[in-house]
Amino acid sequence: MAKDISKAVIRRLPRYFRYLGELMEEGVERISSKDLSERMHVTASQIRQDLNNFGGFGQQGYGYNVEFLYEEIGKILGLTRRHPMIVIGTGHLGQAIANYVKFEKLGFLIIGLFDVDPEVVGSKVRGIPVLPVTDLQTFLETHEVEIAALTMPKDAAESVVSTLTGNGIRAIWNFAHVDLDVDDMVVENVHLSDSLMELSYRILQSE
Amino acid sequence: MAKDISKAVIRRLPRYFRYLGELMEEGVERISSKDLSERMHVTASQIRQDLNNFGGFGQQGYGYNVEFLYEEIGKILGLTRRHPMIVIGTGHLGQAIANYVKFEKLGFLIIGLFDVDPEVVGSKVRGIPVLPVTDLQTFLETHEVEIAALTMPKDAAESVVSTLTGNGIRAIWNFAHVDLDVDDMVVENVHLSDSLMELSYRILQSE
DNA sequence: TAGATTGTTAATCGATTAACAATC
DNA sequence: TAGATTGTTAATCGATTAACAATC
Repeated sequence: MAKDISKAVIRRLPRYFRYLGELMEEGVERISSKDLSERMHVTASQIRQDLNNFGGFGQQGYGYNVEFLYEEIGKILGLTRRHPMIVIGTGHLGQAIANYVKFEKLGFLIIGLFDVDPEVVGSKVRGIPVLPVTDLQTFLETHEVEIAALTMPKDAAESVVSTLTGNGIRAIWNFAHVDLDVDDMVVENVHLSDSLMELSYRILQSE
Repeated sequence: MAKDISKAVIRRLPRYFRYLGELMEEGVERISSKDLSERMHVTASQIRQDLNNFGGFGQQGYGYNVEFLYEEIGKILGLTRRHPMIVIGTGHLGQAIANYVKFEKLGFLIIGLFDVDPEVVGSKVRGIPVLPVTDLQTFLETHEVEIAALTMPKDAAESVVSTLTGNGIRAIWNFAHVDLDVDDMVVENVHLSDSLMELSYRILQSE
């Protein structure tokens, strides 16, 4: 499969998904690309262009059925299946992720938590016991894990990556302050400080 | 001021800053756009093009002085000055931000923490007492705050925005699951779930 | 049917890459 | 000086917007 859809389009899909979800909550049944474009502050043309990468979801003269489009985008994003996930590093950020109910609704299920600190090992977050990272290898051999979220300092992150490779993990959601790049693995680097620096730049510009 | 630098360029600046910081730690004194491009997995051309938006920081036949370039990019990003910041919502994510020492090094100083929950009000995070959101207005009148980080549910976020406007706040770093859009304010929306959905899409593609 | 709105092609705009003269 | 590498212009590539025929 996989015609090459541009990265820009993919980055917009979750946003469409979110707005459609809101429309559903509001009980809106159908929407035209024009009305949606006004809500989202993008052009109607872009919306139609984006969606048509994946198929003709609309109907001339009618627009798009909100629920149908929501479901379709969900499918495209892979939200119809389970995504077993572990979190390595149970500091505040790790716990924030583990506690995020919204992720669970989207199919991302936390099935394991790991930490190096013997102080926190043994405690529980949302009923899930925190295991020592030394148990990681065994855990991966006995559980199917798709995504590993890394929420620890960069040096620790780099060393844990080798344990993750070759153990069935498909993707790394990396919050450590390095750009991880691992063969045969999908890596999404989230750099909160980058986002803060961009904010800072924009403040300077706005003066 | 402000010639229009494209958003794509700005998004790359923090990354350059990070790599230059690493080079400094490694004791590297100078680097050519070619060598840097290999480290960063971008083209040398792009690096030179990006930097020349802001000035000629390099030298023909020599390359770029790492420390000089690091400082210059820091200046461009506004990291040479203090950015007093408050965090509204002291759940795990709020605490993660409040505890992030790296932000402090970049000039982002947490000077206030707020929460609605009477249970946590009065407790301290890194020595900073958590105040009730009802004190927010008064706090803003008596303290100079540049950035407000919002780490609470979206409904609460939308209602707190009105308190923020007109009280000197320059920017909102928004983690709530809405795209906030406030007049005369710089807003950076960080949607962790969007990032996770993109990851999910890419897993599907990689099959 | 007439009106609305899509899907899609064509035109424009912007960003990335290539190339090379300038120069340290 | 010769070699290296920048700054910058020109060429290419990709993404966004405009336009409109197709069609519900």
